[in-house]
Amino acid sequence: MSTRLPIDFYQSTDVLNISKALLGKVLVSNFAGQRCSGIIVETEAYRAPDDKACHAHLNRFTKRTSVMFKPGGHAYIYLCYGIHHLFNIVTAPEGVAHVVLIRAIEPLENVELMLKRRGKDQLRPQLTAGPGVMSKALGITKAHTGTDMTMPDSPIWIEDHGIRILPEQIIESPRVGIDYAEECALWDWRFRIRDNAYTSKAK
DNA sequence: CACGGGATCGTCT
DNA sequence: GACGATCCCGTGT
Repeated sequence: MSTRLPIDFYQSTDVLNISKALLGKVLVSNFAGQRCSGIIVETEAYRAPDDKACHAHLNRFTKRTSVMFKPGGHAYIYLCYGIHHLFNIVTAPEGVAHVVLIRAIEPLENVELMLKRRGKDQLRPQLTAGPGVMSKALGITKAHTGTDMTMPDSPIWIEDHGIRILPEQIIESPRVGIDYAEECALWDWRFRIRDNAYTSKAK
């Protein structure tokens, strides 16, 4: 049994709680009838307006960040370092720019397709452990930013397969690669499933 | 295994 | 014109 997450799931203004609730959920992409998926094992929270690491810090509104202000359930995807497409889930009601970066999945369905997209021939954690490579494995690019994942025909969405992650299974630590965010860089807003081989190795 | 650095380009100043 | 919410490969141990 699997169920696409309802729109209500995404409307909470507690983005830390949603970040933890997304662990164990299943991220699915289906482009041109090619479905593949993985279990979310690592997330990070970004929260406007107070979080200096958030692109919408102080509610900065630009063409790029405008997607972050959409209602919860949209996809925010942007290009990082000119190479990597990073996939985020917009949360909270319209006008509140809270997002969850999905940093890693444990491959579930159609591993063959993900291997092909990554140019690999063996299933190893580095296939999907890390936000850039995860998007590449799923075929997600910044062209998909703004996708409403609560629409029945969207090419990207999230399902509940009944996997339950207990609080004691969640490791909370500082976020990765945001040294410029000063005191916000110390916040434990990165969430990982303990002992899962498919979380990213970033320090 | 740790590290150092290059790739590569959209976004905002 | 500067700089990333990263990744991979090469080098040395």
